[in-house]
Amino acid sequence: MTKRSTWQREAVRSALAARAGFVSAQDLHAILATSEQRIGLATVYRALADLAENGLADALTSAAGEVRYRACTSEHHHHLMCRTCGATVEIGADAVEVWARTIAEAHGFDEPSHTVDIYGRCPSCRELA
Amino acid sequence: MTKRSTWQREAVRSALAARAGFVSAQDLHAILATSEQRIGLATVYRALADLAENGLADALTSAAGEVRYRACTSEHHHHLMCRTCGATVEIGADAVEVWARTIAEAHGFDEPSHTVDIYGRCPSCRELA
DNA sequence: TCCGATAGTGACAATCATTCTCAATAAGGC
DNA sequence: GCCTTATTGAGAATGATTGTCACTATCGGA
Repeated sequence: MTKRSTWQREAVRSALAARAGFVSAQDLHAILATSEQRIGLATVYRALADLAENGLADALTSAAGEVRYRACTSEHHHHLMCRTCGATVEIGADAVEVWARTIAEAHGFDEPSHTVDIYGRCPSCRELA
Repeated sequence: MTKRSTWQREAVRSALAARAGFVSAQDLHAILATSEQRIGLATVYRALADLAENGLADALTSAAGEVRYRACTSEHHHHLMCRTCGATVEIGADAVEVWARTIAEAHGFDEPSHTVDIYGRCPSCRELA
């Protein structure tokens, strides 16, 4: 019943934390395979789903249709992400939180939640262009 | 080279416009099949991708991993959507547009774009609960 | 420290939305 | 009406993700 801790989960957690941007499960599996960690693909998926469920990772679906993850704080926040390299900055947005709640209420909607993400080209990628 | 107009594309366009919320390609295909329109699944996908490309439809990925579409105006806008039934309201958000641009610039990011969506439970679904 | 119940793992099969293939069809200019 | 070629459709192919199930390893208790 209790959750057990294994080196596999720890490996996924730290490999994820070592990256600045979003990574797919497949990517992480490949990365871990390279670094002599023999770990099953299914296990990587399970570990990531677990982290996301516990608020330790953010998940988003890329344009290519794959889900990508990123280590994050468990507080509510949003992202400013580079379209080119995937580098991500966490941003707070109190004003937007209030705005979203207001809009929802104005239309009679209950239990509002929201997604707010900003995309752009980061300073490094601008130089390379 | 020129784009030809076929009844299939028109059927997809109007079937999409007839719905208030987001629909998946599979759903639309099923709907069209019911209404005596014999149309290929691949064609539905192609027509939807086409509409989305021309700004006549919005696309978003559901939690289940399927892409869903909705007819929309080609102006920039955001969505307030019911988590339960999928009913959607288009909303403008000038204040947020400015905010997003400001945040991006503050971090040295270029060419900012953004996604802003609000989810909740619409009045009708609240009654049924 | 040893043990047993059982959560966790991994290899591979299964699923499912979406895309590709390619021969057959039909739109539109002439 | 004719010809070129964009478009269609049926089914195969793809590819990410999830399910299956026998095997393994964690951890609380003896």
